[in-house]
Amino acid sequence: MKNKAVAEIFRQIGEILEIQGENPFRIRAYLRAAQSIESLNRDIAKLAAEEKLKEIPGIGKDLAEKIKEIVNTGKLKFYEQLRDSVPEGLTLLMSVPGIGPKSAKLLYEHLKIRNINDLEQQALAHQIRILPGFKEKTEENILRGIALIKKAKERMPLAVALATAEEFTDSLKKIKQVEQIEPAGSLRRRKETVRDIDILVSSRQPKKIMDTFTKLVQVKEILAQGPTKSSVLTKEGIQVDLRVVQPKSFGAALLYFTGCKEHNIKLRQMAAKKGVKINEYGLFKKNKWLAGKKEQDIYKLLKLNPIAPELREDQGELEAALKAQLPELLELTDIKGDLHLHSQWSDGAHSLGELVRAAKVKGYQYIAITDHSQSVRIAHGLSPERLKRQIAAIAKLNKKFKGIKILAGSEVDIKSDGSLDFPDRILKQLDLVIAAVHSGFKQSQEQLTQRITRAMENKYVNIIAHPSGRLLGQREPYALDMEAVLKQAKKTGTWMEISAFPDRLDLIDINCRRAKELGAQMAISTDSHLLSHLDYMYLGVSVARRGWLEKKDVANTLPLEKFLQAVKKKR
DNA sequence: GCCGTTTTCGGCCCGACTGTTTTCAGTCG
Repeated sequence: MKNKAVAEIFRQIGEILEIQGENPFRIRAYLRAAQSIESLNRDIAKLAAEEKLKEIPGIGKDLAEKIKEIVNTGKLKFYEQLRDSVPEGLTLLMSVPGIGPKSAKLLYEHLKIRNINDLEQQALAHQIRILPGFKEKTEENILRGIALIKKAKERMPLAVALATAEEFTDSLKKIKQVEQIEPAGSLRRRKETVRDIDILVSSRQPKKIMDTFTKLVQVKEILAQGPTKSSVLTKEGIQVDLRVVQPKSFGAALLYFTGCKEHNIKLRQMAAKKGVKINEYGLFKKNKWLAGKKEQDIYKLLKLNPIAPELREDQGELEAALKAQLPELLELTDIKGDLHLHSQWSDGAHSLGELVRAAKVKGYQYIAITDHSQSVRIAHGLSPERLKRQIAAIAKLNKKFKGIKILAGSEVDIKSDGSLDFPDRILKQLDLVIAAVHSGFKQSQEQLTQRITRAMENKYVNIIAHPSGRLLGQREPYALDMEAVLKQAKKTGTWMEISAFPDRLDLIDINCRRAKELGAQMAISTDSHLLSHLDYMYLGVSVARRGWLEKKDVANTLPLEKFLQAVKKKR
């Protein structure tokens, strides 16, 4: 929780310093620190208390002191003074595409423009073209920029981005001049939310590609169109950028457009130390092209093991690649079963038989039926009597279906005091128990942490489902001492669920990585309520990969017999 | 402001595009 707050303050400081025309490297230090803290998998307050802040990349003596001040007092004097020195909202001007720190400053100093409304009015009144270096075209661009932020979506969930990207790549693949095509950017890194969609194409005839792209039916508006780069807005308000390079540069360009930015910067620094240069066209010694067709070729020349896109966040992956210590990341095909499924018995849409057949098509060795427990009334939770009947029904199905084991399970509600919705004598009859919080989200961090860690002590509880409770773009995670929960997971042998459901993706990536460090295990499940939801498993795998997880870190990669043993181990 | 198998001071990724300019600054990724 605190991490986000600290990162936000540093980001604000960076932006204000930009407007003030400070040393660009000092600005970058703040912005880099912000990013570093945001993707940290430890609680910043704890690190501060342990005097370990300087271990965070990008944090030195000065910033460590500032973090301590924020953690201890809830505010930062330096920031407050800085904030008072510029009008409120001025940094917001920079959110308009085309307006950077220099323009923002100029607009304020000459025209007293201090927010986007002012900006729009002055542009409409043709007052901006009076400024030095500004003319009609700039005015038009400002108005377009404002219209764009009004229209364009904020970040969208990964699943939406992937579907949109696929629509575009499917259309573009039909052009015969397209040699290779690949979505890049944060989408390729499988970040949980994505701002815009970057697509890279290699072709010897870029113009042909651009013409087709900007005329696709999905396109509502063309934002920019050049010979090798174009941007459009879809009907849904999603920005899609297309870039075309020569086949010789496809790998170098893919590396560059995939990012993240800090990963690229560090990579280029490493290259510079070896006396070579990397840009989006390739790796060069003097002016001689040495590599660029494939990403791996470039990593190889820098003596780095190839790095999966999901790891490229400048979180130690380059250092690990140098030492050949990268994880062997989990693959979708490693998953042997789905452990969180709802049927018609509670709030799912399909019968048990339909679920089993669909799971068989997926090639799973086992699935768990985990309908809600009695307290979750809104989801038609099962009473002990109904659960008993369901267990019998599942036993019958196991006789009927060969080649797949159906586990009788339950998603048992963790009540507000940490007790479970079913007594042990009932849980005992189940093959697999998932426990989850479904109410009382407003409890204090202490209460919630205690509630969940207490549930984990129950020997029948195998998995904690969607541990943070967040819903992307809809509900913040509840207050939880995740470090304590993950330690409890290790101690009790309880698995942490990575919910592959698109709105959840919870446990989140950075906590997966921390869980692994602490020796805890995960389980990836879809929380399906419809048959089509079974397909979401790949999203959970993406989260796991971003969390550096390997096959051995995920319980449902085990083949049936070993998995059943693992389930019983806690009892 | 950070950081160090060249450095505790002097570096800090690299290029495209745009609009405004006659050679470049600002912005973006």
